Amino acid sequence: MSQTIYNVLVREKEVFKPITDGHVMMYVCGPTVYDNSHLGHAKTYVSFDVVVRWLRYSGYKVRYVQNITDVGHLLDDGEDRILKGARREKVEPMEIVERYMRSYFEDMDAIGVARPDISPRASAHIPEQIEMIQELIAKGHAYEVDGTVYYSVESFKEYGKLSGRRVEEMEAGKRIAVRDEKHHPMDFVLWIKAPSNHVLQWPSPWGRGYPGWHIECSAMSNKYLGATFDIHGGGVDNIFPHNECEIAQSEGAHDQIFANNWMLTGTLLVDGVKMSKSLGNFVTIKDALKQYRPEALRLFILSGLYRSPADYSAAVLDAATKGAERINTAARRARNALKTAKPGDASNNERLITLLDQYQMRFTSAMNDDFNAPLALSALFDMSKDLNTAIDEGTASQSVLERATSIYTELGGQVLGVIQPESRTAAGSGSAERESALIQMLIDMRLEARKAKDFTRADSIRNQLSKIGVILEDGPNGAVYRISSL
RNA sequence: GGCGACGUGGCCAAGUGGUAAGGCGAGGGUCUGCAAAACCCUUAUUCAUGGGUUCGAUUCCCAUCGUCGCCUCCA
Repeated sequence: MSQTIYNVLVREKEVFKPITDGHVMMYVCGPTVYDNSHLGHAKTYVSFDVVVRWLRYSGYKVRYVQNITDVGHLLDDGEDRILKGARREKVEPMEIVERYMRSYFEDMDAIGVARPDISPRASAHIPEQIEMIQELIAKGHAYEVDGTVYYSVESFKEYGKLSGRRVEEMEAGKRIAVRDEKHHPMDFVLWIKAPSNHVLQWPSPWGRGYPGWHIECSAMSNKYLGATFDIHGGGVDNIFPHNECEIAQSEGAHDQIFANNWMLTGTLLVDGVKMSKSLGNFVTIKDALKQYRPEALRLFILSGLYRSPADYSAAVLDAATKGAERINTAARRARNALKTAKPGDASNNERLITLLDQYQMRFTSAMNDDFNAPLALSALFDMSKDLNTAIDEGTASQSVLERATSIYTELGGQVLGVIQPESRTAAGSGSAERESALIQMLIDMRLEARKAKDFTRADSIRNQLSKIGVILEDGPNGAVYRISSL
């Protein structure tokens, strides 16, 4: 079975063929670290996290590069985002960078996003950027005017191929006055001459200055992935101008295809409009985690296609919370049942194993088809239904439960990250073992009370445990417990 | 105005040229001392609207209406 990917460059699904068999070289545009990350970032990075995890699960060796933008990203008024943050918090610009870069990784760790293999910072790659700008000048793609270097969009005939725009159709300068030193209104900046009081500046062949926003991605992807690599990802909202400019820079400098596949994620909306810093309608990941568990956030993100937009609302997050509970409950039941499972009846085993095979295949073909996570999830939900029935009926044998548990762990946990690992709920350390033993003691006490028909006492134990987050569930083989969501 | 994407049940959301996955919610039931969890049944003759192609379209084409993103910083 082969992997397909929707390639924005051609606007259709293509069979994925990496440049080097078995290896995937992948670059995703990372955040500008000047403030806390919000759920819009979560949507994009969870989506690519699952792409990487699935490719690795499929046997590919993936090199995943995601930049950290810590310089050069200008606001409308020409001020650097980092500098603005520094002024706001009255600290050094690089303190802002450190603070929010750590915050970003904290958030990504918290929602189970695996770290990129390389997280290159723009400020640490100034020489590479200067070198690339020099190449562009040498090839006639860029020109300098008084210490500032511009890319000449007319020199690159394919400018606009990703976003479907034509230079001549665009009305540049409609909103922002065009600087008349540009040869063409659409020309964009590669290197910016720094005013003497500008805090972030470096020496260059054109005097002191700092790099434009787009050039970092071209320079750093080239350094770590090569002139041509397999997958370039990001949010669609950056398709123009950012991604388009990256292509112009890289292909202009190297005369070869930049990225073979472009994967762009759909925008996260709130009440129908984009969640963004500037609109102020954002929910930070830290705030979201106060209300929802990581598995619920991931399930919300993965219940739609990565390239579709999604609308954030409490109703949708609540639904995702319930869904995450359902699937985690089923996985936990399977694990618990496995502890006391018997070999079981052969013909029934065969039937159930065949079913599990089919669910695994459904999951696999869904993910192979452009990473269709919502469809893949449906296989896990359907599997849970069959498995729950088998467990209720007592027909789930040891081999069936082993197989089911490994599917939950690998596909639900390792690939999608919506099923939490056992260690979070079970004993793993000395104190956890002690806690577990104590809870078991209370469960035994309650069982005795129930046997004696002392339901007041039995319910009291259950209620008190519930208050400290331990939920009891009675079953035919006695009670099991779980730690509640919040 | 230009470019791109999209309009599927109460909400979210897959999907296919031959009559609609899944999640949440709602109603009924089974189980249970009561809960919880779980399971069963019910909940879109219908996929924005109007045309066209076709034996047949929600799925292909055209038009209309509507929504969103980008064109200016944003994942």
